[in-house]
Amino acid sequence: MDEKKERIIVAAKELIAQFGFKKTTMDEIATKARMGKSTMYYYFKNKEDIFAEIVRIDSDIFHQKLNEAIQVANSPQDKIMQYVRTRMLHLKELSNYYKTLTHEYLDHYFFIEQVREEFYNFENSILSDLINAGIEQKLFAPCDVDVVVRMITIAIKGLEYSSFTQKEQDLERDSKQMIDIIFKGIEVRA
Amino acid sequence: MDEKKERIIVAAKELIAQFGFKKTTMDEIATKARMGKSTMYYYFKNKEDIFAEIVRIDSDIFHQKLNEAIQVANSPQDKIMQYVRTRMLHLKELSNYYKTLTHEYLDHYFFIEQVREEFYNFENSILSDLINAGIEQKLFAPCDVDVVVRMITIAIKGLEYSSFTQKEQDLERDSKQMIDIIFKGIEVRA
DNA sequence: TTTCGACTATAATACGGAATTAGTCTAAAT
DNA sequence: ATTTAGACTAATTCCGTATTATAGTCGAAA
Repeated sequence: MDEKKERIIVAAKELIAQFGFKKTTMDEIATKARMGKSTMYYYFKNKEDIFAEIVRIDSDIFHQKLNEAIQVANSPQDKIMQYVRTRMLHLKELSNYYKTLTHEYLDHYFFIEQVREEFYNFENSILSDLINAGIEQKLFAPCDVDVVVRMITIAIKGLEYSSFTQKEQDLERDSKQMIDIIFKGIEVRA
Repeated sequence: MDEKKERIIVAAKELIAQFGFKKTTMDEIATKARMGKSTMYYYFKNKEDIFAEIVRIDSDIFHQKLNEAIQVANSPQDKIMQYVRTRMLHLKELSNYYKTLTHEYLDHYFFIEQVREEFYNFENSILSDLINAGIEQKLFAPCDVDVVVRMITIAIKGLEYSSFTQKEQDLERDSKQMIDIIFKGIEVRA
C-alpha cells in the first residue's frame, strides 16, 4: 500500500520540520500517521530510512525546479543567471524548512553527506554544460571550463553564506550582481 | 611590569592554541607563566580579557601583513590580488592555529564578534580605496564601488569556505583564478 | 605596588536509578 | 500471503544529586 507509506512520510515530515530528527519519536510519527508503530517497520527499515526518503523527495523537487529554471531561460548567460537565482531562493526556503535540523547536521548523518555529494555532481554537470554551450556560441571566451565552474560554485558558496543573515530580496539582487561581474568583469574593455 | 603581562600572554597563548579557551584553566596559565594565579588578576580583569588581548595582538599582526602586501604591489589589480592572496594564506594559518577554538566560537564570545566587525570595516575600506583608485586610473570600468566590494568579499567568503578542505597551494591558485575572473569576466570581448 | 595562598561561590562533571525509545517478535486480523 | 498491533527488550537518554574543579576575591605580607 503506497498510501500508508505516504501517510508516514507526511506525518514524519511535519514532525521533523517542527521538532527535528532526534526529538521526533517513532511513536509520535505512528500516532500522527494513525497506525501502530511496528506497522511503519513494514514500510521502512528504520527511522533514518524515513528521513532519508523525505530528504530524497525534497532533493528531487529541488533538482526539478533547477532544471525547469534553465529550460525557461534562453541564452547560456540567462540560464546560468536563472540557475543561480533559483538555487539560492529554493535553498534558502529549504534551509528555512530544515532549520531545526541545522544543529543535528553536526552529528554525521551519512545520507546528508550523500545528498550533498550527489548535488555537487549535478551542479557541476549543469554548469559545465552551460559554460561549454556559451563558449561554442562564442558568447564566452575560450577558457578552462573546470576552473570557471569551480569559481562559480565558490562564489555561490559565498552567496550562500551571506544568505544566512539576509532577506530573500537582497539575496536575489546579490546573486544577479555576482553573476554579472563574473560575466563582464570589472576592468575597462578595450 | 610589562614583562609579567608578556609572560601571561605567552603562556596563555600556547595553552589556548593547544587545548582551547575552555579547557585551559587559569591555574595552568599561572603555573606555565611561573606566578600565582591571583597575580594575573592584577594584570588582567579576567580570563576573557587575556584571550581578548591575544586575539587583539594577532589581529594587529594580520592587519599589518595585509597593509604590507598592498604596499608592495603596484597596480590596483596587483594590490587587490596580493590582498586576497595574503588574506587567505594568513587566515588559514591563523585558523589552523586556533583550530581548537572552532567549536567554542559557537558560544558567543563577544570580542570575536567585535574583532570580526572591525575586520569587516578594515577590509571594506581597503577594497573600496583600491577599486576607486582603479576607476580613477581608467583601469576599472565606472561602477557601483560598494557593489563590487561586496561581491569581492562574498567571493572571499566562498574561498574561505573551500579553504577548510584545501591545502595552501590550491587555495592560492583558487584566489588568483577568482580575482582574475572578477577582473576580466568570462564573456568574449568586443 | 606587587605577589601570593587561602577562601568562596559557582559551574562543570560524574553517577546511578528511572524513564524513553528504536527496533523486534509473536500472534491475530484481513 | 499480507498487514497490523500490542507487548517486549536492549540500549540510550534523562534527571536529580553529590562531588569536584575552577574563576575570581580578599587580606596579608614582601
